[in-house]
Amino acid sequence: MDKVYSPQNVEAKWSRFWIENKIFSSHVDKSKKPFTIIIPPPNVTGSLHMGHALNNTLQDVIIRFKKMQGFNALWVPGTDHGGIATQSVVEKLLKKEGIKKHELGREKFLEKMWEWRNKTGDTILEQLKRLGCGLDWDRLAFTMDEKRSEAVKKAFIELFNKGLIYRGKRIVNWCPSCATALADSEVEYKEEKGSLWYIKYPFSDGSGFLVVATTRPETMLGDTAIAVSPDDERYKNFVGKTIDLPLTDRKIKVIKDYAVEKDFATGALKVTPAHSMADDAIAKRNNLDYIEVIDIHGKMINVSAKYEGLTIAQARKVIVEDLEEGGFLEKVEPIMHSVGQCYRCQSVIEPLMSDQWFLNVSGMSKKAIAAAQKEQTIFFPSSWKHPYILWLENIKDWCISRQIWWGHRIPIYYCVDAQGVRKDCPPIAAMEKPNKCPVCGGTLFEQDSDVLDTWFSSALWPLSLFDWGQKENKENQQLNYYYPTSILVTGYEILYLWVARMVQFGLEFMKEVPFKHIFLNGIVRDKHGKKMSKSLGNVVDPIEVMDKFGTDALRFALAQSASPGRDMQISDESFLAARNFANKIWNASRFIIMNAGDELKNLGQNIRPIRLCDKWIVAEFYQMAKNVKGSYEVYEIDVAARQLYDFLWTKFCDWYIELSKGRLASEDAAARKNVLEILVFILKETLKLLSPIMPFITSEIWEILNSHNYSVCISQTDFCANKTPEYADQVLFHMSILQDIIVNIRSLRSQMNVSPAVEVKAIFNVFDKTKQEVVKENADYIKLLAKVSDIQFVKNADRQKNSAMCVAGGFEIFVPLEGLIDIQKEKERLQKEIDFALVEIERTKEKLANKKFLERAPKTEIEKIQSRRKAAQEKIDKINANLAFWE
RNA sequence: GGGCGGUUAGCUCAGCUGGAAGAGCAUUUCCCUUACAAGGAAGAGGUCGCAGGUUCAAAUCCUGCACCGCCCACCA
Repeated sequence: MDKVYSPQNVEAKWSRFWIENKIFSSHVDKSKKPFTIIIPPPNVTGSLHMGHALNNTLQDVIIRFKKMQGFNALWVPGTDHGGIATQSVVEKLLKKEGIKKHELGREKFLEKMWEWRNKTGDTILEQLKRLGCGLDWDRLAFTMDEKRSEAVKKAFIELFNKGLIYRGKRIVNWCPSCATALADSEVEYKEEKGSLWYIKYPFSDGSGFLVVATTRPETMLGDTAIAVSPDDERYKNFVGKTIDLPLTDRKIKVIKDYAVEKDFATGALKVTPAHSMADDAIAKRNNLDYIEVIDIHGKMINVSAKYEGLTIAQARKVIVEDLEEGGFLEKVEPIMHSVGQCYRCQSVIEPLMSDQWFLNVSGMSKKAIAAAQKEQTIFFPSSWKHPYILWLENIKDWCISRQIWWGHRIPIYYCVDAQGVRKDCPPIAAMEKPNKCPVCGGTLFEQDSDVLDTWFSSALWPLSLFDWGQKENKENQQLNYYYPTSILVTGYEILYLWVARMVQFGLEFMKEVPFKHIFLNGIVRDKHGKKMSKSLGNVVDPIEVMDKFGTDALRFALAQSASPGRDMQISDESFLAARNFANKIWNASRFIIMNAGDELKNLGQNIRPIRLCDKWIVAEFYQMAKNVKGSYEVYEIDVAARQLYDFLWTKFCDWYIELSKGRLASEDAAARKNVLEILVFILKETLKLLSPIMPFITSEIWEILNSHNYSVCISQTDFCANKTPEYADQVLFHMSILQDIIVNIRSLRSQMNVSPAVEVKAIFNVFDKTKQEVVKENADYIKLLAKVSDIQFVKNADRQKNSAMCVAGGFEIFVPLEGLIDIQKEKERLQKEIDFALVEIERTKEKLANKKFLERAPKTEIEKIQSRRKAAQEKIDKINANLAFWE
């Protein structure tokens, strides 16, 4: 084995091993309980970023843990076609070649899309393999493959036939750059600098004017009312009056509506129902007209010739000039306001009227709320339940159509005449182009040109992955066995966009939630707490981290800081620490393997803990195993990671391996074998517990330990979780005495500048027989770890001028240091010890003097304080006696 | 405006079903002791954001406040 662990040499081998041997494939097996996870499908345009690395590491840890527990574990891989995002990537590429989408035409363009997706769409899958993900690759799915597409069509048709999908002209969020509608949740709001124009709107009767403030003066041409707050005294008398809308020949009325904030600007709001979500709501409440003045190309329409056809920016300029000229402009103020942007391309969103397909979600959301309230879906952490329900309560109908080409084309067919003109027959929802119109008998049809929102197919993911729609649900074995899945692991940023919709569709089509648990992981931030983004240039590439530190280090670092639902800051230091941990494990294993030699493969089966430290490490191990397993069970992977780190490094390496060296070097073959058994046993069992987080290094070591080609993650185990031995408490206590002695002697040596090479003598002044027995039996530990050559037990030790002393483990310990001791320094050191003890005395004294404490605190607590007090006092007395001796 | 988090050692964070302040990194001293210098040993470093309250006892529970952050919402 190499002195340093080199991940490069082992990682490729193991990910190949897992895939080639189909270690993580799963089949319907009714004799075993399934544990199922569906991957949040990454976009085909994507390459692995830290968020993916975190999210998939967590899923992998869970799936590996469950598999080892004996579940029929299945983690299904797949990718998402990614609608607008993907189309715009390819569009840009074609543009570089001088090819324009519209010149190509729909079919040719889609050919190019598929070409590109087949060529580069699997990059991220290869990266997931490198991350070690235990996915069942035979089930690899794509949201636009045949099965998934059929499921989408089938779902659409079912919803359409139930009357839940309808077409309507509504105000939608329009992205002028992508030239498509967006759902509300696809709009991101950003604070931006803008201007607030104050415009005078004159009353028709010439009795003056009302001033309104707007950030979008060009929309005034579409105003159909002025709204004021119902409890605004200033405007009370104006409600109902008529206004001459400037720059037009239209008249509008002053109305009242509660949405108006009377303290903002002038407290009077111009209402443009066709171009503002807020105004749309007001218009609905007040039956206002909708006048569209901006079309989907961002050009002015339905306006006087002067403005017709201008772009929004041009119109704004001209209109502001005209208002100024007409004396309608009162003033302009700078303002910070939030502006809606396209979540994909960051263009400013234009709310406007457009014909779209909508899904009525009121029924579905009610069912989803009920499911969450009945805890059919449980959130990890639970704090997300409330916002989730709140969101569902306020949900509006979902605009599911998009005016792009890449995606699932809406399976709606219109009956047309020979010239291709649509007839009045109602549209037909069907899997394929119908043969005959049931109304007019016509045979010519035209399919709706829109495609579905990407999230529509994503919402079906838990169903479509198990071939929903291919046959009757009752006959679908895959679906019946694996659905509902066990846990969904995803980032909280797509809780509404994706998770809530999967729940709604699951309840709608299966009458059952799609997953029992929802684990929401946080966002990975850089070391300054900033979100990683390309524009900030603070992106840490997980591939680079794997190259530099190893995949296990990446996984461990992420797992360790992945507190459920909480963001995390991560940097090279975390990866470095994790890499060092991997190396520590490697070297501890190397030490054990080297010492075991040829016997290795027979070791670790029958442990017989004889010595105190054996029993101690066994007790510590079982305790840790129980805790780690418990943490995995509730998805507290960060806690599990820290427990393993602490046990392996601090307990196993720093204490047990160090203590084992005595017996390993001895001539006593039986003692040697005995300690090796325990070393190998603990190592192997700890590797099992660690393998879900660090599968590569644990597999590699496991292979050497077992001298055959089996991966640790195959081994089924109960993780030794219920084996805490009876002797645990006593052993822990006795060991703590020895540790206290060793640490104190070491400290004394270090502070007296005694060279590590020099062995010293230790004289124990005995006060307690039992403790003396413990030390006697384990004197070799002290000799080994504190570099002590000789131990003596005495009563009322003769104090010596040349001895340093300490009080530890209930003893007064003298260390003769002739020629090495600096009495002055030793006095200072002892004085410091006294000072510490004095603080302790103060604290305990206060408590014990408190009558109420003595009355009300539990007995054990009082005893604890009393014994602490006693120990502190003894320490002081002993040290003082020694100091007095020196005087 | 509503909701949710955070504030603990120089940095990143644990601890929060209440009973002596923890880890990693950084830092100081000593050590290349044949598992590991990507290491070991010892040390220094914190009135746990502020103010109240509950309690014998509060980093931990409650109430305010301050600052930071996130999500949702129809402030033009």
